[in-house]
Amino acid sequence: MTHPPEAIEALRARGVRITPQREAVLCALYALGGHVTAEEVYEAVCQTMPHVGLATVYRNLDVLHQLGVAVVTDLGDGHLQWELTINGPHHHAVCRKCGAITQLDDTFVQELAQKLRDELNFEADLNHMAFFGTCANCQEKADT
Amino acid sequence: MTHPPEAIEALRARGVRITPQREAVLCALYALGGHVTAEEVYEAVCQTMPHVGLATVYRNLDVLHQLGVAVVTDLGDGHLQWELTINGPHHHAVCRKCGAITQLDDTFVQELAQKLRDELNFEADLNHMAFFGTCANCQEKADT
DNA sequence: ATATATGCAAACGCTTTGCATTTCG
DNA sequence: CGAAATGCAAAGCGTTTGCATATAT
Repeated sequence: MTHPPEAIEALRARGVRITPQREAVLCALYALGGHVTAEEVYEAVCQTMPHVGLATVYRNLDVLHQLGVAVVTDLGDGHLQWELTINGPHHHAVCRKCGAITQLDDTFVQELAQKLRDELNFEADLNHMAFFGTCANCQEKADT
Repeated sequence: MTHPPEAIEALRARGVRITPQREAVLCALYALGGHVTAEEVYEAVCQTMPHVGLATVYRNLDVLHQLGVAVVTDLGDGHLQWELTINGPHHHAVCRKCGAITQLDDTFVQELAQKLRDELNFEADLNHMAFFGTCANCQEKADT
């Protein structure tokens, strides 16, 4: 464990207590990589800390979110998705048919963000979007 | 009542029974205009039909959705939003601070959709998106 | 006549909260 | 030591489902 020492330090500097559970949640986010559900984090943490409660996972995810260490996204499937901000702004194209998820760089939404700024003075929070549709593979199948 | 006779006919043609409750849900969507929650539809329907159950409203909204008469969008606030497709493709900018919702025409996402098509051959379903952020009003307040 | 729709209440799934206990600093 | 965090269980909330009854066609 102890993968992200710099993040730990950042938390400590902000006056947040570093408990084993909190560290485990953070490490799980690192280890799991992409966007994950609270349940997935919970299961990962339970591997080494069987006594952790799901509520603690939620509370810690929320702390990480409040401090800007993680982002939360509602992909509309009834599960919130969490991801470390260290991965940088990016987005996802989610295929409704096969479930494939393609990562998109931030350029995909920059025009949209600019247009919202220019025309409405609306500062959109587009750090972690999900776009649903049909991927190339599944379109080919449908054409057959 | 009986605002949307053509929609009624379309439903009938698809083999869906026209019950007073179903008609009331449809009329409520027309009358309320934009995107509304199931609860709002329920309250509107109850004005004239006090015995209607919330479950019936949900079931009928689902029927309208299945038949393409209505779209449903998760605006991330814990309430699904329903709207008639008759209003055409459009999107929403949702202020996280004050909750204000601004309607956006389809041009906001057309570049994004094109880019997804060009670069990934991904056919995105961007008919009713919600973008969260901070509206002009709330930015001014924050600057103070 | 009969498949479909309704009403009511109970169940569901994800997330949050209350509260006594533990633990970090 | 004192404030913050935890664990457990129970509550919340919007939405869905089971089932007996009513109804559209």
